[in-house]
Amino acid sequence: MITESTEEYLEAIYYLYERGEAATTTSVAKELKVAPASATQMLKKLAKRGYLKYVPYRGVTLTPKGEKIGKKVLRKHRVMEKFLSNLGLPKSRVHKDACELEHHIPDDLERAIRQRFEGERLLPLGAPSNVVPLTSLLDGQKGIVSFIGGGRGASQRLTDLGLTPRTEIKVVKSALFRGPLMVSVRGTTLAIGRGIAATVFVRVK
Amino acid sequence: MITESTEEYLEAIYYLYERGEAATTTSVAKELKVAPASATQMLKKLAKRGYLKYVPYRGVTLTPKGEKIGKKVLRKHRVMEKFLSNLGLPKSRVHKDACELEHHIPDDLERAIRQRFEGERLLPLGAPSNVVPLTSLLDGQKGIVSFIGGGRGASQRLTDLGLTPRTEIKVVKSALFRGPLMVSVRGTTLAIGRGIAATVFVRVK
DNA sequence: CTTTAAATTTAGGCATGCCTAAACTTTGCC
DNA sequence: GGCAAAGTTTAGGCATGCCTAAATTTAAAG
Repeated sequence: MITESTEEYLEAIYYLYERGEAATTTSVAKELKVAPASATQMLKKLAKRGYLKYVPYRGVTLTPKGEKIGKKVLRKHRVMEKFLSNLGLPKSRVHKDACELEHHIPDDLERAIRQRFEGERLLPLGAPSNVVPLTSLLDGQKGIVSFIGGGRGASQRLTDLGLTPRTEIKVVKSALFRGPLMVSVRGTTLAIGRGIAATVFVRVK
Repeated sequence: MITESTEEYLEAIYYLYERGEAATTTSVAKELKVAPASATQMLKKLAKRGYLKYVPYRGVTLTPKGEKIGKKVLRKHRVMEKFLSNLGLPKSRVHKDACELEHHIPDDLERAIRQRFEGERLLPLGAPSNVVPLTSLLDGQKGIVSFIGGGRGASQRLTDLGLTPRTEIKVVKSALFRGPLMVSVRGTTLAIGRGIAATVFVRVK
């Protein structure tokens, strides 16, 4: 059985990897708020179990087996963050609570939640269910701009960028819940802040 | 900090208590699928921390402090079971998954889930989101009757009791998923069966 | 009573994963 | 190259909570 701690380490390492940072003993320890000595110990154990390659004094690299887990846990974390904020829980606790829940949500529950809650909050009552906020799209997914939910200022800016109804838009890279989205519209690639992107509703599928 | 194990023990003891069974070392151990020796050790520890009274060879009794926790965890368990089956997860896993989740769901998330999912099936599409089934209210919470979702028979009975739209209603005591609710309407206190109460929709907040 | 079976507790161990302090590598600068 | 600072590992400990085996207490039957 995979322990919570194991998941925590693999997630942290994957997260560093995703951001292009080196996974050294110290960086992992810092990420997990743990003493470096503890990380060394744990990394050695994880290496012995085939989750990563560990070179003393040099840091670690995930094996496919370890990466798969790290990725999954990180995804659960993000889904739970979204779920929690959709339900209106205090922003200040969303991240911390998700950190805990990510280890206790079975795969299919995560899936069910994702389907059910993504973007639901901002979706005006009565909108067809295949209309979702831009922020809900996964990397590479395409959609047709349906409408802009934000106020006048946001609308104006988006129109300037060419994001008008019936335009096809494709998400190039989305960090899921943090940082701006890279999208491609009419052949150009743009970066859009998450706050604004959440007000853009697109029709998918 | 309260450990997961502590919660597990208090919940099990409260569960035995709820069913009128004696909380002996063995019965607790059996409930938790743990060796009796392990239970002895743990019960002694919990007693030292003020969660229960432990009399060697005689079993345990929860203190108010311990009972409060046991009750809460058991309630979370039940809410999670409901949540999981509402989302369509396999029946065979609902109980086991809830056993784990119950320890990781913060109080307000539990409440949010309860409001959102209780009786959801019965909520007509398009109803404003602050309209919930009477069964979703917590003890002491008030609401305004919005409409009756049940058939003619139920409607008639409720009207007879004075539960008509725009009436203010207050839940005096609700056992959450079992047994009737005590409600107070127009100054009188009534008991309503859960089946019927689920058809009464009230506006809250 | 007394004897025996069942329940319970004590004793000694184990796995996890964290910590601090001390030893050891690596790196970067002169 | 040599040396100090930074990074890393080793060593020795601790808390939790589980286990088995052996003692002890209680209860039930004669």
